[in-house]
Amino acid sequence: MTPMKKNKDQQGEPSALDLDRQVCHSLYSAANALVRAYRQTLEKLDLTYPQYVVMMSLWQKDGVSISNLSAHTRFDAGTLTPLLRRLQDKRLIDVKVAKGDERRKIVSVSRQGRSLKKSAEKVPGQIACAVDMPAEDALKLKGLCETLVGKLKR
Amino acid sequence: MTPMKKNKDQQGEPSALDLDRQVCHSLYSAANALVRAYRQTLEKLDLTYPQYVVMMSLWQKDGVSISNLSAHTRFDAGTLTPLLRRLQDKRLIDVKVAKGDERRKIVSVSRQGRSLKKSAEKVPGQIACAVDMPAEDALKLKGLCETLVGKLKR
DNA sequence: AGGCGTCATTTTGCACGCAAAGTAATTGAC
DNA sequence: GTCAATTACTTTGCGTGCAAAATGACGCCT
Repeated sequence: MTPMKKNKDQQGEPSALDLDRQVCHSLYSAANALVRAYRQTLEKLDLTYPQYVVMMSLWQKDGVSISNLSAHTRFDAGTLTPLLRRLQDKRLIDVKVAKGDERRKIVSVSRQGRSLKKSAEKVPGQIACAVDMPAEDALKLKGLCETLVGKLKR
Repeated sequence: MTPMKKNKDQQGEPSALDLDRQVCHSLYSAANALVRAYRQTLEKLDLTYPQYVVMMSLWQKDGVSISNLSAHTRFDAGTLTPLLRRLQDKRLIDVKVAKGDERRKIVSVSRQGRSLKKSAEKVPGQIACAVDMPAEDALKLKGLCETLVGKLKR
């Protein structure tokens, strides 16, 4: 019955445009899911995920310019400017004009920012726990992502 | 000389908070880099990456409700509402209230939306070319991302 | 010294991403 | 049948992410 029905909801022939076979969509979804997972953990620290990334970068090495920070975090300058303003409003960082080159600004962790690090130490463990991925897979994933970032360098 | 110098730019002992060993940061960077790569390709179609994802979902199966679309694309409803309005403004989709349940809306691809599909067929190839990743790695990456999404289901 | 190109950062404008609150229609309990 | 809970979607508010334009400082060339 219903011979030659024009199958409107096709799902007909598989296409390169099928969402379910797109690596990019998986990657995009995973990144969003991850940020969502961080949100719960980080709200105790009153940080967003990008702010947390910037703080990690500064905890590792501070007294850096915005362009240094941009290179290390891979956030562009136009993203960093307002983000740093918010971290400054929270008294987590200090920003001062570099002596010798007034274009440059030097960002460093404040006293409060340094004390926040202690609470932040627990974050990676909590996320690792929520994600629950074998170390080997995590490394593989990281490697593939880094390769991808490398290929897509602007 | 400079004995016992308080090493201010430490990089001292490695920490779990070091940016460079965080899988999440790599994933986040990769997703952003991908969207950036898509931007150039997609601007010819006057689509953003999320809009392209929605169109792919609809090309695959249309006549769906917003919550169906939300499940398939993994975008939340609050993201979809304005996004669909923009696709509607571009005359790529039609949205109508479902008969029998006036809360629900049914989204389908318009004539123009269907004709756009032909141009979009070229997109996956162009991205694949820019990314230049062996199929095996791509599959592995997709698998790991899907696992992660699964673990982090809300 | 004056001027011009370059560099670091900021601003602007637009589109998400998402939690939370709001609205309207439907269902379910009684 | 009525009314409260639920469901589907919209709205609001805030923080990115980024291209492009604007701003201000530096540095070199002559």
